[in-house]
Amino acid sequence: MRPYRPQEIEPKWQAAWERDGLFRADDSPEDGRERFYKLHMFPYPSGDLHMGHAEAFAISDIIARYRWMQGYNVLHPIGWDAFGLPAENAAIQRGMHPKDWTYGNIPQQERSFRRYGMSFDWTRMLATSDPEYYRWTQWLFLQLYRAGLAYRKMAPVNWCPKDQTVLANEQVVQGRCERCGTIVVRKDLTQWFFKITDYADRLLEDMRELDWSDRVLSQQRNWIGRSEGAEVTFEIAETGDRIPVFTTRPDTLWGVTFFVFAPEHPSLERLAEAGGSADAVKELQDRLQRSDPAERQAASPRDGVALGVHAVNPVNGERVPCFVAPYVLMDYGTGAVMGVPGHDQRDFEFAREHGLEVRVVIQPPDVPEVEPTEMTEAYPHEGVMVRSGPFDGVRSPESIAQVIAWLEDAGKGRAAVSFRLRDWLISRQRYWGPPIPIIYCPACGDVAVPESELPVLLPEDVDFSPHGESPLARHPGFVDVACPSCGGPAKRETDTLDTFVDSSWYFLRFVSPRDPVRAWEPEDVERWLPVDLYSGGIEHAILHLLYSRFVVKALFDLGLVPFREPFTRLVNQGMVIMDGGAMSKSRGNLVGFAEELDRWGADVIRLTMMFAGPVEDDLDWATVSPAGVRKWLGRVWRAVHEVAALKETAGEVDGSTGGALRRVTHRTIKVVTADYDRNAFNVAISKLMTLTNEIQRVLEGGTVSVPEAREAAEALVLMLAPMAPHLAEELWREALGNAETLVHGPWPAWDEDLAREDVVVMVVQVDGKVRDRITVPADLGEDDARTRALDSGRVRALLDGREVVQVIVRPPRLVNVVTRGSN
RNA sequence: GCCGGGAUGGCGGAACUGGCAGACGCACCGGACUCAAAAUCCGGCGCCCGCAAGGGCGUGGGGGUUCAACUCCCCCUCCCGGCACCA
Repeated sequence: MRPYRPQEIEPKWQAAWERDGLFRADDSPEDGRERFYKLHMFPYPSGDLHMGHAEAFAISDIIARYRWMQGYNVLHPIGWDAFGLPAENAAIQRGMHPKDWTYGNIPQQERSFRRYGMSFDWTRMLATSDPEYYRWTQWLFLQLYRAGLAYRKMAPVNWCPKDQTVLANEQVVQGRCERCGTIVVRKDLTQWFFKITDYADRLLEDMRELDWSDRVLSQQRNWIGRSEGAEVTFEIAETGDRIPVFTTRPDTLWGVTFFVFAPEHPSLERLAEAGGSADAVKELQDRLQRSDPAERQAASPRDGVALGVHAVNPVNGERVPCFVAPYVLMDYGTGAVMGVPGHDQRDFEFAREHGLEVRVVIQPPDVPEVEPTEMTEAYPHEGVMVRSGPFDGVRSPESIAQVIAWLEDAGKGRAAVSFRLRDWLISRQRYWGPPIPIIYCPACGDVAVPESELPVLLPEDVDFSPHGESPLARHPGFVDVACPSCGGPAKRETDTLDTFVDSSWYFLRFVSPRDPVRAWEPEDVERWLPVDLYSGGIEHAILHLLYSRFVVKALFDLGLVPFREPFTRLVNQGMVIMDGGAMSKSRGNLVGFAEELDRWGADVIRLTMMFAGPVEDDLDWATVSPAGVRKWLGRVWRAVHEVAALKETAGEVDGSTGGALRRVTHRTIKVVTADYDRNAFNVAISKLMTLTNEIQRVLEGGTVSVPEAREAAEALVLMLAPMAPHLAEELWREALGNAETLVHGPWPAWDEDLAREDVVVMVVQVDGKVRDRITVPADLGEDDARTRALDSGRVRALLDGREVVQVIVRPPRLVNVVTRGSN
């Protein structure tokens, strides 16, 4: 028997599959197979694959291959998230042009994927930096622009001083740039936005139909941050300004003792003027201007300045003093809040700091009346409304709805919903991205580039080193253009689009990647989408996944796609770590994918990754054992060859195993199929190991039923195929002698009767403790079960001197004899 | 603080819908083969008592429901992830 040598068989089958085009998705409408769209988040072409890719893409490939074997017409495409800062920065570091860097890396990474046995439809490969792709990214922008979903405004935005560009809120993590970790600063700039906030409610609502993990769903829910409450308008007594506030606790309106504005509030200047506090307010604003958001919060938490004007509480006509304080944020709610120190901790602290009255209007249940001067903290919970005019005695939470109804009747306020989600900032002051297809004409204003003139090509001869303004602005040949509308001299927009715009629609382009006249074929989109199973890293829980959901909803509203959600089912693989922490050059624990691949081969790496644990858990490479997997595959190799050899010598067909192996085989097919369906590959592998053990045991037993052994070996090979495709194909074709590839199946079927066990071990308990085990037929009746359990010698001994109260019989697995002791 | 998830042998992890806890593997221990080692094969392996047969305990902690709880309910601890002066 030949030894198992992955290095020999893997390239052989990779070449054969490629030659026969086995992984090409079939677009033809006549193809009667059910379709399956398996997509993995496309990678950034960094030059090579690492161990994280090895796990993630193993998952994707296993699922795709499993569906092929089940007879599906599978779309499993690959492309490159090629535009964006990482590529641009990497290129600058190496003194290269981003284009050369990117397109130099792609073939190398492609080779690694092929060596790993990936079943991609390579004919559909695309890169977001291809003009044939970003033409349609620009087209998408224009669709949203026309629909009023892309707009430009001056706003305080996040600026990364290192990357020299603005960032979306989603790209700022704890005040730092998500990419480079630099602390971001606030700047007032005119920028392009997508109006994702219009979709906040639907993004929340439609999550119900998604088969995604709670983890991702809760992250999106938190990010959108919906809260219900009321908007109530206060009038400024001295000036007549009407200032709305948002509150989730309208039931505390009678407890308002002051009113606070955010330092950036637009009405502030005028009010300060009226109140004679202009200098003090200006000083506060200047001080804040010089500090970053983190300092601002830490410095003096209950900082604030009185404005000298008063707000009138609409519910009782009381005049309360107005303040400006940094704890009120301009970008949430209305930028002003009512101060209810009795029932909001921040307001409480502010009131104590500034000597303001604390009023209790919600009485906690089951405690004596609260004395405001003795309070050490606010009471933010539910209770009974007191000192609240018409509402005295009303309990929360019902009180909130009642107060809102009352406010609406009286014209003093209305029910309102507030979101944390902000619009998506999509313009970037960097080079390596799709130019935004807008032209500024002094006569006509903002003009969309006509679709017939797309793509707006990204010029290559650009000084793209980051200067804080768009590199394209320094390229006169790019900037100066004739207005498409009036023909007069005009200027192009010089910002480029955020990388996340590129990736928010690529799953659509994969269905018609070469279509020269439209972004996608409607019929193909209808046939393939939405994506049946999407896989990728949890780091995109909000960013890419939220953006893609928004884009699809917008396209749905425009009648451009017939579905509302892009990704029906989502699986997020865990990270690959080393010795309990991240792999990194600085920790000196970097495991090279290429080296591991050379050493073990693709099949062993794939299986090792999958056997380590559930796909969504982190995987510590230091604790796994490719050697263990390699050993098992060696046993599979030998066992299958030995079974195949039986056929040649033949003659020893008998029923010596009594069909036991058949039963094991069919039971294994049944459970392993279920394991594949729920992506429980670690469990599937353990069952296949057990099947291998059973086959070996039968072989060592001397007498073997050849058809039985062969059926077991074939099933084993087929079920192993998605995970270890090269080994499986080699055994299928060369050892078992099949003429056709197993890539397109068939996935083994099981016989339900055989999958059912015929004899089982029945547990006999006395008072819930296992006292005996009896082998019984699986179709054992209730009476038989009871009789045999009570006949058991061990049980009878234990029952001596005890009264049997009850016998629970659950044939054929368990009998529990319940007793009452008399001894 | 709020939201979501979790805690099972030395380790990774199994366990359907409440019915034998610890499948499968790693590590470890013992044995076979070998001059020796590697490879391979066989056996053992939750904890405690016991020569053994056997018994007791055991799924983060405490309570509860049930004939029966890793699984369901209540309370608590700790860990992971998200949000967080969000009004």
